[in-house]
Order: sequence, then C-alpha cells, then structure tokens
Amino acid sequence: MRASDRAYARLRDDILHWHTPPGTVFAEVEQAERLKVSRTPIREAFSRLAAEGLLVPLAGRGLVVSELSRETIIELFELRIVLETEAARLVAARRNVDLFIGLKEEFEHAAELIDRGDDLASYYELVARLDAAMDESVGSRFLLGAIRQLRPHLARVRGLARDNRKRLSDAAAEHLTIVEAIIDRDSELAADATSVHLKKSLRNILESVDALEGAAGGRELTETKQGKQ
Amino acid sequence: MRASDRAYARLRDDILHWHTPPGTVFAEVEQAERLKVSRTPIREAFSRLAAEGLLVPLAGRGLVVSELSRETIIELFELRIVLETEAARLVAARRNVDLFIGLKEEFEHAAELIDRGDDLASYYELVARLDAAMDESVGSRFLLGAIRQLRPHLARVRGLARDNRKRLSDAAAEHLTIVEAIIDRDSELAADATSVHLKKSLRNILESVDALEGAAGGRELTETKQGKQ
DNA sequence: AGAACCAAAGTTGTATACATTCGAGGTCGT
DNA sequence: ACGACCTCGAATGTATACAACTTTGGTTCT
Repeated sequence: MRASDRAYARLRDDILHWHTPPGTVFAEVEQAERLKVSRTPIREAFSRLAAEGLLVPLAGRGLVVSELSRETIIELFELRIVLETEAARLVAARRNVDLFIGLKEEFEHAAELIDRGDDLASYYELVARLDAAMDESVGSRFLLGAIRQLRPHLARVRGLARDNRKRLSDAAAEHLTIVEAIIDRDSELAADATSVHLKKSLRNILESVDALEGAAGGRELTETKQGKQ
Repeated sequence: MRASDRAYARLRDDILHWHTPPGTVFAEVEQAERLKVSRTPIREAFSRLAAEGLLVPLAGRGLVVSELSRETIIELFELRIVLETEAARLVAARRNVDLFIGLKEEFEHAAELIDRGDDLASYYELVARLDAAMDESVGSRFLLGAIRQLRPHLARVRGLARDNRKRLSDAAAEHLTIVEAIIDRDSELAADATSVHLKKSLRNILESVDALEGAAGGRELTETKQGKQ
C-alpha cells in the first residue's frame, strides 16, 4: 500500500470520526512528521481530501477541516434525495434483481435484530451492503460518482446523530419497503419510498443536532479554533 | 500563476478540444518535458484531471484520456437532466431574480443574432452567462458541485456535436422559456422547460454522433490506441 | 511449440533541498 | 493613538535524485 493511501485513509478517518473537528487546521510538514512520511504523500492526501470537500485550502496557512452546519446538512440531504431517488428508480427498472432477494430476507429480520440490541453494528453493516448492491446495479457511472461524492460528508453527519432504537427500527421498515419495491420492479414506489426514508432520516438528524446545540454539552458544530474564513 | 495550474489548464484544453482524443496515453516525464516543468506540477495536474474523470489511471503505463461513447453521453445527460431541473426549480423559487431580467432581453434578441450568423460565439457566451447566473443563484453548494463536475465532460461532448443554425435558434427559444419561468417564479415550469431543453439537446447531439459514426469520416469516438482496460 | 520465468526498461512513488509566496507582527511615520 | 509599510517567518510550490513496482519482451525449460 502506498504511503499516500495510508495518509489519506488516516486523515479521512480522523475527520469522519470527529477526532479533528471542523476548523482544525492542517499543515503539510506537521502531518508529515506525525505520520512519519515525507511531504509528498501528504500533499497527495490533502489534494484528495480537498477534492472531496472535507478540507478547504487556506491561503498561506494550510488546509482547514470544512464546517458542517445545520444548513450544510440540509443542502447535503436535498441533493442526496434527488440522487438516491433517481438511483432507486433506475435500479428498480433493471432486469436483474437477484442481488436484492437475499437483502429482503435480512431486512425482514432486522427488526428483531435491532430489538435484541446487542449488535447494532451488524445492522449498519447490512445497510452498507444495500448501498453496495445499489451501487452495483445503478448502471450510470456519473450518477454513481455523484452519490459517492456525498458519502464522506454523510459519514461525518452520522457522527452527529444519536442512534435511538425507535428510529433504527423505523428505518429498517423503510429499507424493507425500498427493497421490496425494487424486487417488484416498481420504480415509482422505490423512488417514493427512498424519498420518505431520507426525509425521515434528515428530520431525525436535525433533531439530534438541535438537541446538541441546545444543550451545548455535546460536540460543537462550529468550532472557534478557526482563525478566519 | 502556478506551474501546476498552467499544466492543468493546458492538458484540460487539449482534452476538451479533442487535440488528444480518448485513448491517448499520458506519462509524467513526457508531459513534463513538453510543458517545460518538472514532474511535480504535472502530477498535480494529472490528479486533478483524474478526479474529474477526464483521465483514467493505467497501472504502470500512465494515464489515458477517458472514452466518450454514445452510452456515456446518454448517462451524462441522464444525470444532467436530474441536476439541472432541480437547479432550475431552486433558482425559480428564489427571492432575487434581478440577475435574470437582463438575460431575458438578451435571449429575446438571440434569434436574430443567430440568424445574422456572423457571431455565433457571442451566443455561446450568452449561454455561459446564463449558466453563471444559475450557479450564483442555486444556493446549494453540493448541487452546484455536482453540476460543475459534469461541465468538463459536457464541454467535450460539445466538440462532437455539429452546430446547425436551426437547433441553435430552437435552443434560444427554450432558454428564453426557462429564463421567463424563473422571473415568474414558476418552479415547475422552469424545471420542465429545462428538461425539454436538455432532452432536445441530447437528441441533437446523438444525431450528430450517429452521423459521424456512420460516415466514419469524422473523428472517432472510440480510439484503438488504448492498450487495455 | 507452448508456457513459465526472468530480466530490463519505463513507469509511478517517495524523499528532500531549494524557491516563492503569503500572512502576522512589529515598527516607523503621521 | 492609528495607519501604512516593512521585515521576518512559516507555509506551500517546484525541481530533482532515488526507490519500488509493473509491464513487456525475450529466453529457457519442458
């Protein structure tokens, strides 16, 4: 594995897991020393993270972890809804739905899996596999690319939302509806069910965000470290 | 201006203007010598072009200019339609439509401008200003980013389509409808008019492509230089 | 003759020294 | 005291030498 890949993965994880919150400033030499590599692979990693929008260049002072405000989250979901409803439409219209047969069964059992509660990670993993199946079936490289562009930002949002069991159980039911629509080749239902799911997800996330902001005990959305811009 | 910016702009232009057709292989040292800079800024330029999808890495052999097949063009427009109809919807729903008042008048006179025919470039420039106004008014950074991601590919497609005056005159009328809908704050009309415009554009482009392919006298869509992958 | 292996050439990947640019803080002038 | 300017420092930008890897073509063994 290339040093630039490791540097990229490491920095990306730090950002996605909120170890380096918005406003944190990175400089090349500093990170090169921390990760024990030269500046070259660090530059490579920085440029990838900047292209994804996780880092924003600060003229003459390094790169700063991009902010993630309430407004940003809303904009993120606005685009996500447009893209993923379209993806669901396309996937449902596809010939081959075999990939989703197995997933349907799993989502049917997901409710109890969540109620047992001992293994929420396996539910997240199931959702990840649904995403992968959608990716594989969507067909359009450009649509897929646009969706992938949003993923890191969504991962960062996830670190903000609190997981209440009720919401997860609802989400499981929503996912099941989507998968069933795809298997039935019902494009419009697949699209609408996706829209429903994402809008409910967004509402839940915004509630978490507002609660955090109100309490001010949680993690800040807007950091004060940020020098300017 | 940085050397990497110049290298990027130069290579990008070469690709967009079909000086280096799909299948052309680039290597760092080769381009470094040609553009009289070291490998470092070339690497930077390559990585940007690869992120945009104009170049595709070829393990051990350089980077190849990505293909642009009929199917790719269709996928490109499928996403473009989704994104730009949404953009039109958002812009029309906005408070401030001042930006578009002037554009409306210009599009009203565009027909004769095209018929005069002596200055088609100024019509393209007008369309570019409409795009810029949309960009400025769309509000969502993510939607804007997704649209921008498509632009270089669309520019490349443009080099394939032949400009017949009839199509341009129709396009001017379609643009006018879009602008009027925005000024009237009619979101759904703006969205639908955008959809109409883009679908007609796509049809015109595909006709050009098919004509080129049939005649085989024009520029090839799929190059044979490409080693593998 | 065919396939596996090996060697050589060319490629990208990395480290590092040097150049350049930008910002912050101090100083000088008003 | 306030503002403009200047200097210094730290950051990125660039060039280049060297390392590691991949492909390709030849060679050798079966």
